[in-house]
Amino acid sequence: MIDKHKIDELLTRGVEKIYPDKSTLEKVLMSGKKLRLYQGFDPTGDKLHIGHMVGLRKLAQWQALGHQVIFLIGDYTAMIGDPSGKLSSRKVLTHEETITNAKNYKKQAGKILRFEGENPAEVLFNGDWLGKLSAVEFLQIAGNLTYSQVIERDMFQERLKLGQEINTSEFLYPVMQAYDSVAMAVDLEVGGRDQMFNMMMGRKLMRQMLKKEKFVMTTKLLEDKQGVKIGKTEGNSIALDDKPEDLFGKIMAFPDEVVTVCFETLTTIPMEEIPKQNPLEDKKRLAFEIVKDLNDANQAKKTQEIWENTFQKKETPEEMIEMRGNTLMDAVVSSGVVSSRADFRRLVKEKAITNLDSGESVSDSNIIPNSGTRLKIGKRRFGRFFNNSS
RNA sequence: GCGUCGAUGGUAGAGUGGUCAAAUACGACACGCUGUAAACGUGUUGCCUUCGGGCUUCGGGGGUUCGAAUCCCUCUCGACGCACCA
Repeated sequence: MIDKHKIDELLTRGVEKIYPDKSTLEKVLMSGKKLRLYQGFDPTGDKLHIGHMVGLRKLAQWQALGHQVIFLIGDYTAMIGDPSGKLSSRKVLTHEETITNAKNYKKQAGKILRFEGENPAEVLFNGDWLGKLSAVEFLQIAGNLTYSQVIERDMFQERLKLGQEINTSEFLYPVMQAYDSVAMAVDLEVGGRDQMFNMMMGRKLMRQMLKKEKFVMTTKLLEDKQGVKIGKTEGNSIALDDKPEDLFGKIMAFPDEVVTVCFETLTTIPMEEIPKQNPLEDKKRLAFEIVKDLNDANQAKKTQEIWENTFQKKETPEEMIEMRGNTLMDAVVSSGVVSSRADFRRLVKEKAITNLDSGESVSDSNIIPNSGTRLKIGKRRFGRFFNNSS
């Protein structure tokens, strides 16, 4: 049974562009043909973040329509490092490191993508074929692409202009990624807009080696008005296995203008039901949906309540971590709430630490509060002090 | 192999004997304004401190000097040029 509406959503929702073009792909899908498709994830870190979720959602949509989805782990490509969007080379990882990083990928991805039951998604590692290539074989593959095809890439051009280096490994990276498509003989590849170049190389390589046309679907990136990726800045990245409260809070800190695109790319709410009324309420709904999908509805409801009580009604949360020590400074630092004693002194000076029981800010770094005193440190950290000596 | 240049804080990137815990920008943190928003403004941003100061940092090691991120030697890594290439 072919559902025109669903196919239309598949081809437009959260989609930036389709190569060679949308109507060709549409025709294929309308014919009822089931495609074999994939998205690659390079395990350069051990967590999947919210940017990855965009691709996972798209893969899940394909899966729901009965297509064969491959969750590809780039254990080999991650060792080299994709030069996309980077003006400097990335540090090289060992294979053990990438495998370790990838250990929990399936579990994290499993929150969105289904790996069991009917038509389960398949997990593959590109080391399985890249690791078996001999140097000669690799060069033969690379020979299907030309220097000018690779060097035309914007980012390479930019680096050349700035007189910066391009490692040969980085230069050849697109070849490795392109070969993934060939090795799996897929019909289509999904990836973020920033992966467009690499995916197009795969398309070219496939045409050369397999005489086959691969479709490429690029998804929207989560970025703010300045083009800065959301939820990926240092120390602020949003991982799929973040604690619900953290997840909720981080989403609430998003700028308003990305809420709509987040609904589109990260949730399953039907397009026509995406709320656009009250920015605050809309954002809460967004946070709820994401927490619900990554955990469960009860958890999401509870998390939202905690958030509303703590940050909107300014109530003191019921649960807070224990901080034990002889002085407040000891306790706060040894519990890891604050990174150093100097940092603690700074926070005191900035009146950032409040004794919730007296309602006053802490003004003396060496204070020893009563055991059991509840404290607020900064705007989102809470803790309860317990005196070790008493 | 020879030679030249380079390696600086979470990142980018100044600094070329004291005035350097190291400009500036970004990031991060805090406060203000708010809707825990965002934007904006202000401040903070190595560690320890009895708040006087002390200690450790500019690729590693050694040296010169009263004093080194800065000069010299050496090692490691990288870039560039030259040479070699049966």
